[in-house]
Amino acid sequence: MIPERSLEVLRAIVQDYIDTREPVGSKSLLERHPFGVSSATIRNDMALLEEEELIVAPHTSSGRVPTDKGYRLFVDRLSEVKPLANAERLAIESLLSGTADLDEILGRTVRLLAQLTNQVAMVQYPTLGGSRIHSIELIRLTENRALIILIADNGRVQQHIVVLGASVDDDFVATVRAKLATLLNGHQLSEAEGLLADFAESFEPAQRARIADILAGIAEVISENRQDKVLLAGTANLAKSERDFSGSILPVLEAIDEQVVLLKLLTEMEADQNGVALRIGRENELANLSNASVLVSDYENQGASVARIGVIGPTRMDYQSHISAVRAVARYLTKTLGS
Amino acid sequence: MIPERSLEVLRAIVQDYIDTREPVGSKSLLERHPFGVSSATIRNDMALLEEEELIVAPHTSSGRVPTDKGYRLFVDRLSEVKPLANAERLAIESLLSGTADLDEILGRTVRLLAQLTNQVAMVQYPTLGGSRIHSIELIRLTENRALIILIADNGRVQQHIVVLGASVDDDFVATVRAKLATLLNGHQLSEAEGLLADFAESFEPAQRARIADILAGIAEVISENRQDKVLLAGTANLAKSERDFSGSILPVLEAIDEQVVLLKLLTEMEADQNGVALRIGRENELANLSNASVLVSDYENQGASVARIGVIGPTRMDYQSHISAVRAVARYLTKTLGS
DNA sequence: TATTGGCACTCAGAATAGTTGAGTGCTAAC
DNA sequence: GTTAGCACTCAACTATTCTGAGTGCCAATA
Repeated sequence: MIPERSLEVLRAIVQDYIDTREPVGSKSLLERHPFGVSSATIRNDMALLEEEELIVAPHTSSGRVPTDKGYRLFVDRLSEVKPLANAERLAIESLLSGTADLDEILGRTVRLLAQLTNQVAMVQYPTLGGSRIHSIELIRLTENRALIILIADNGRVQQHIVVLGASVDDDFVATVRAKLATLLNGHQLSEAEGLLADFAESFEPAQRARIADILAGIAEVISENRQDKVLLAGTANLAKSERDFSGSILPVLEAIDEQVVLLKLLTEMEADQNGVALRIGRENELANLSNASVLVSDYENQGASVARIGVIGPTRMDYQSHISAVRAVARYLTKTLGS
Repeated sequence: MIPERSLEVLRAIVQDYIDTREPVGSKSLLERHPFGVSSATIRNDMALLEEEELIVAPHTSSGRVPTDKGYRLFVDRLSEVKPLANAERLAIESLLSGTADLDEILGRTVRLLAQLTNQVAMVQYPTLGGSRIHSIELIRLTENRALIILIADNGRVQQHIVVLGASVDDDFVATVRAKLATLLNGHQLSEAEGLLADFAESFEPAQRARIADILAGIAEVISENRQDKVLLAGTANLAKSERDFSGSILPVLEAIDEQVVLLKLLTEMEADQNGVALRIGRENELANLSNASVLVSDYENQGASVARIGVIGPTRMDYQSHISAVRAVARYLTKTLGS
């Protein structure tokens, strides 16, 4: 077990390092934090912390820097979440109020978060949530391709192209469309699956293959209704903290260049009971992000589906404020979308 | 008038500098380009070019580097557009073939262009083009807000929220929706304006204010149908050519962080007869881009509307190949969208 | 047993100086 | 108009020294 004071020393090291970007030495640590012991004692504590791989010295005879493990311990056990400044709270409220469509809300939100944290911010598009089906459009594009458009009553639109095994004509499409309308319009999204259970059987056997294709498409639009879009903001902040990424932001830029990568990142991280998830440095599976920390939070869309919002920055980031910023923005976003 | 050989020297300087990233000296220039004169003569030519502000010496006693003006002259008068390598042509064809929806086509295209040029690539979403109206949905969101959804027969969807001066009920919305359907469905987008000319008059005077609001919204969706989205790819390429941006890519990252800025950039540049536009360094109005060159080309969506695609990179970029790459990709994109 | 003062040691980074070589401009001759 | 020749410049590299914030360790202390 690590003694209490050593942990205090770790906390102080993390805080000072985040503040100053300089490796923290025993003596200068005492100047900022009056521990009431001598620098030699602090040095002993530091030796212990180094033993535990919580801090590390970049070179012999330099101060110490927290390791990923050190940051992890700090976040989990040593830091209080710093409440937002009132000004920040106000900024959030004013920026997210006012009616606007989804694109605009998300765009504003992610820029806000980037500005609040001075990091790269990202937000995943939400699923349709607990809304009702306003209508489903079915459009024949070519002989064997059709477009399904799902319009929810809150104005969200989801589209999907289905490729059909066999060719169809306009009449067929119109029939299906009409049947779908009477069956689904006005119902909850969540009810759709049940309502469609024996849809195919109302058609002649010869048609059922085509119907199956279309149903598969609809199922995708409705139930999965994939959240495959990510919005980014604040990329320029990366360049500002270039020194924190051991000199090169290239790998990080490469990672965020790929929507697919970001999406995987957002969805795979495991959230704690607050809906917040954090990966520090090497904890990231992606080698490109081994110098970065990723911090995300769940947010809700009309009490139903869950999507995510978060930031990417150097491992040397201000976890205390960022965690509360991300949580606050997620909360306000949930609220905004709920209405 | 600048003598012929001096221009040849300028061309050689630009080419060498793009190749080597090193300031070009009179002697090493001769090693790569057999001018058949002595280095002293080249030096005289260089002095002339410097006089004309086409090249500049970073320090006394170093080689010369082209100025923005030098690049401009090179592009306008000294360079042939380099035809694409066959491999590149093939890459384009294979990547853009295969049916897919708009998001996917544009996503692939912009990534392709980024890869082809090793620069940051951007593409502006196209307008709906010369397609027909499949249907128009009108959805009442709250008392005084309604959503207009325009579905084109090629599967493109455009939505817009209108805020109404007065409150409306479901019946009213349904009536308007039905009238719109009989009036517009199946018609060309371009015909819509005419068809709607006396739409308001078919309603009672008391309703006309609301109708006017809705019509304004529809007009926006149909005619303007704003191209306010830009897709980016290859941001990481910026970090790779960091040295070319006099050390900092920050201003460029800041510029491309802002959709609005990019959009302005894309739309404001004036294209030549090939539909290509180029701004070199300081020619950019945006101070952030004074070390960058922006190269864009028009592309068409079903023979009608025009949007743009292009790249951003250091002024020291390979104009000859990039111009042909951007043009080729724009052409293929036009072709892909036309089908 | 935990803490401390003392001390020798380390080493990155700044400061200084010297060397090199690719480049220049200029001039007088061809 | 071109060229050979020459003195000059200066960024970038190398080598060397210096400095100070930092360390680890030990014997003495409470």
